Amino acid sequence: MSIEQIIRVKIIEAIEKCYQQTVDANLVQLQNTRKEFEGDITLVVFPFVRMSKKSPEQTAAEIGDYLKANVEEVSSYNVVKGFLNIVISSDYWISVLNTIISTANYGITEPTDASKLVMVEYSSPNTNKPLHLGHIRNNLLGFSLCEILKANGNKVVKTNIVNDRGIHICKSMYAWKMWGNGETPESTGIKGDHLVGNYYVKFDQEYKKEIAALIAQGETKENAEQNAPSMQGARELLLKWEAKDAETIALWQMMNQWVYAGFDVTYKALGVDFDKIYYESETYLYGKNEVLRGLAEGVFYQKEDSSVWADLTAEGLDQKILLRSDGTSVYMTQDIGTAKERFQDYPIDKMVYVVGNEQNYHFQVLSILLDKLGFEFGKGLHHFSYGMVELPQGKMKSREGTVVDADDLIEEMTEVSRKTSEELGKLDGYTPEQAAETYKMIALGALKYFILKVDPKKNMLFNPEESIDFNGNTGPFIQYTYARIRSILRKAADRSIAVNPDVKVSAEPGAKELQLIKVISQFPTAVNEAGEGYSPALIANYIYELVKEFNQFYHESPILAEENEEIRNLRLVIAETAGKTIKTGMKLLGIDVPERM
RNA sequence: GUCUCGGUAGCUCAGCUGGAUAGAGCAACGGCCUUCUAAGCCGUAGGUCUUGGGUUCGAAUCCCAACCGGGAUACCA
Repeated sequence: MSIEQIIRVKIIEAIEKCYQQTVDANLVQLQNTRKEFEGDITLVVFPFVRMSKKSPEQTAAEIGDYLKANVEEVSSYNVVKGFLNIVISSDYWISVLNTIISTANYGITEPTDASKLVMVEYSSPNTNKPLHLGHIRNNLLGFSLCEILKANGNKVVKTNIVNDRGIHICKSMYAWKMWGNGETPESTGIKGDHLVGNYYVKFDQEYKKEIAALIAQGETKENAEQNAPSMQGARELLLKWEAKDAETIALWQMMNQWVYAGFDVTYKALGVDFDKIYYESETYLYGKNEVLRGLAEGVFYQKEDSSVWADLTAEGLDQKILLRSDGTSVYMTQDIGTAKERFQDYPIDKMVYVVGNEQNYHFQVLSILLDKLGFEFGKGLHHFSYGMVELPQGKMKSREGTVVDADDLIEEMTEVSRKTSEELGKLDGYTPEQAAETYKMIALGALKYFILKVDPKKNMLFNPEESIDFNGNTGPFIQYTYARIRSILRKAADRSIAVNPDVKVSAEPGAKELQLIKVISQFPTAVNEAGEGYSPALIANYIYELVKEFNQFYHESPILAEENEEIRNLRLVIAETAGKTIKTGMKLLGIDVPERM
């Protein structure tokens, strides 16, 4: 039981004893005491003055007296207006510190066989172009969310649905056949996903030229778009693909393999991975059966043109198409099939989709449709919806060339990281390989933290020129603090100053030490809240608060030069605990921390 | 039109189950490297929390309305 829980229970008890009133636990508003006042936990007493029929100050004093007399951990209290500031004894904080330092995996709950199984879908790329900044936000949020869910004691299956079929990939295939001259990633040295992406762009360019030419010949815009040779070629490939034409399938497989190889490199650089990958080419037909079953059971209805629809007006929504008039599947149909497939493959307790907020409506409808089809899991789907990444000039548009490519971005940031590190000359003792690894760690730390620290549901602005900084509230700042803590501990070891976790800390901590211990002790709460709120940003904000606190401490309080052995030991233990917390927290964000930088 | 999400310092963002004087970073200005790493620390300046009502001891936070912006909205994914 945390100290806050103990206090809460005792306050309820106090009010029962003093005023003979029963209070609901959520009326007890506890908060961390503001720094300018003395105390650790503050109770807002206004809700209780009605019960005491006394002034706020008097009520606070009475509750305070009761707590001091009946709660071992409460050493004193003070009252400011209607706020009861409760002082927790330093013995208690020391015991917390001793517990943390001697617990192997504090705050982290390891999953067991009885744990809930959460499946998280994230990434979900198309195979016609490389990953860009929008995918980066998705991947980072998805991966971090999985880590947080695991830390909260869930079993997690990370999954990715690859949109590997459809007209988009046929466009790239057509362009490669027409203008590719047999180019491969090997022959050109171009990363596979970029090569395929180049042909997608090539297609668009040629297509536009053809349309312009046709319009110049007097065709209408609509006709031109329909009849342009390249579009016809792409459609023909799609038909051949669906007819399982051997040559087309072979080309499709070859080009998709290029893309997968390219994606793997990017995923690896980002440090994300998956336990199970679904391919739309393998699942896209399943949903159709479900829709037809729903039609047969009268859940859905059919129009004269033989398209199939769901009527969602009872739910306050519109009509939703599920099968086109030609009988082919739409996006929704596929997602129904994929969901069913997944729940057959795994004993899923909770399904989470990490998908952008432009699809909020889609997932609202998906949930209802699955429920209508009789799947119990339908209502429990969770759409982890996140906002878009915008550039200073507005939305990213691939056709206008305003996308920020994931690989380019990582490379540029690594370069900036290298330059900065070299100027500062802090890795001089490292081998080139060790140094390169650290540059990359710092670059990725900057990128990941920058994206993860903002509230997922909000749109965010990304300015490639200015946004990514290495100073201030950034990943590198946190990494830097960690590296310094490690440095302190190394030097302590060199000087044979023992940091023995088994030796219990006994010194009387000062205000600064207490402040740090308090922040550190709140780590499990932060992990828990981040899991409930599905928000890596909560973790990021917590770590930043801790790191900032530690830096101030570090500047004011000598550790190695401290004469008093007990205080030195206390501070070393605090440093070690802070480092441990930072590293564990950063792991939840998927960010590595270097031993030195 | 309807639904939905947002609007907090010049910029990027915290804070939102109602609580004390609204916080950080960047940018600007001024200090601090013979001490454990200056990717740091300290200080100055910067706010009608879009606007107007309401709820109450108390509102950036909850409710209503307006304005501005993003997104979705029957055969793209």
